[in-house]
Amino acid sequence: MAKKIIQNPRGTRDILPEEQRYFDFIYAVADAESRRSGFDKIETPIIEDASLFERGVGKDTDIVEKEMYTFKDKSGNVLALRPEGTASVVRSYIQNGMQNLPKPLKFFYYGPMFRYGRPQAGRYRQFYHFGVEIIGDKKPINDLLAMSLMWRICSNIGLTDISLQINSIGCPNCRPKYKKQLLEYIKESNKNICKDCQRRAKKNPLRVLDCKEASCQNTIEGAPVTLNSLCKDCHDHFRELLEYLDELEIGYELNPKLVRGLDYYTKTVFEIWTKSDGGQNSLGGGGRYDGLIELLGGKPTPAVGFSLGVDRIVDLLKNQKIEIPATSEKADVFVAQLGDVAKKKCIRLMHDLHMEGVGAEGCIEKKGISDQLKMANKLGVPITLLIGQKEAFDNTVIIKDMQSGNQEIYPREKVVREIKKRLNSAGD
RNA sequence: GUGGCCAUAGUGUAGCGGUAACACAACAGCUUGUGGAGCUGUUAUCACGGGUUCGAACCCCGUUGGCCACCCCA
Repeated sequence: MAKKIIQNPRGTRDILPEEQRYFDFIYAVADAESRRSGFDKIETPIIEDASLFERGVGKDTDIVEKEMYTFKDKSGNVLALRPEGTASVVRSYIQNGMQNLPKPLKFFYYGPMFRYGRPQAGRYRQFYHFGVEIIGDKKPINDLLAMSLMWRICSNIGLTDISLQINSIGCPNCRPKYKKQLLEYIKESNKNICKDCQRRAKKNPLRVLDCKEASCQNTIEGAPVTLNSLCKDCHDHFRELLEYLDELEIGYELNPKLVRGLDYYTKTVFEIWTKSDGGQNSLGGGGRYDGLIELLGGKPTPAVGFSLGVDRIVDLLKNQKIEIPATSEKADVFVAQLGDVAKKKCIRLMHDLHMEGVGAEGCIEKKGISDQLKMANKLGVPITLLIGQKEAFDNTVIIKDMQSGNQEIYPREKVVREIKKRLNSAGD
């Protein structure tokens, strides 16, 4: 016996069948909803050149500075486990010459992301994103498309008590002006701001706005707001977006304190929040990133996207005890046998059922018929087929209805068709 | 990276210095031609390492892991 049991790395976890149902369900809803809206699936590597994220997400962001899994491979390349998906999709867009495809391009993707941080509720080192990117069109209708898709996915999953938070943080034309205003304001009220915020003020002043400290909240109450210093372009863009949003009946909230932690966002930013307490309240977020593609070496191309934190949605579904549909693909029939000759006949019978698309299970190792029925019962199959020595000799099969307990003897060659008939009529 | 709480069969818990108990699950048997019930039995070097003690699941230190909050974000 091994003395030391190897366990999974901190912040990662095994998603066992019981929990997997939730992930599968969320992916299935999000996948279907996205395709229905004209999005295509794209998959990019989990590892990328580390500089992709340094340039794209921002070298000074916490994500890249402190939380990225960076390592050297055997030939000395500096690679990173992706901390998010957008930079990869943009890289792929540029690299594969998609600049020449008709715009806008609409992609979705899902899979694991990695950030090194202290794990806690709703926060893992390996976590799962479902993300969407719309590339190549600057018009606000695309912001709306992204938001409404995000909203639809969440509500189709069964989430209630959610709200869409939105803001505009301007563009390279108007943001510097705003930053200056904000810094001046902070300077005047410097005493009423927490330590962290004094540090933030230097690195990324916008982040002071979403500090949770009560003292800071008080100070921030009267702070200048990004919306008031938007340039004409940003202002018109945002107003048009709000007009569209009003057409939809989505409960959005204008949140002047909403700021995002990645450098590449411009203009529109948004998040989807749950109102239930406990754990993290942000289920996903996104925004427009008009400068990113150029920054990564492509032609200047506007884009907008979002991602959802799948783990957090799973947690929420569980906490709120929201029912999800049961997994549909499973065995409908159990095949039981008694005796060596019958065992071989059962192997063939199961194979024929499988070839005809019928889900079948059998436990030919078990000796007693009693044990096998016990197993069939646990599996919850509606029908059990039995072949004993007598049936093997007569070339017949017993069809047993598990609910009523009734059994009928059928000739072997008619069994598969009969089973298909029964399962189809039961399914309606 | 910082702080608080925690760690006992597969799961959920009891035991709070005198060498592990309960429920459910699982497995085996009663039962090689019939399941859902029942009964019987089996399943823990008390996370790991060290220390205090005649004696540690229990007290102390360390490690690892978990939860929660900060930070950060999804």
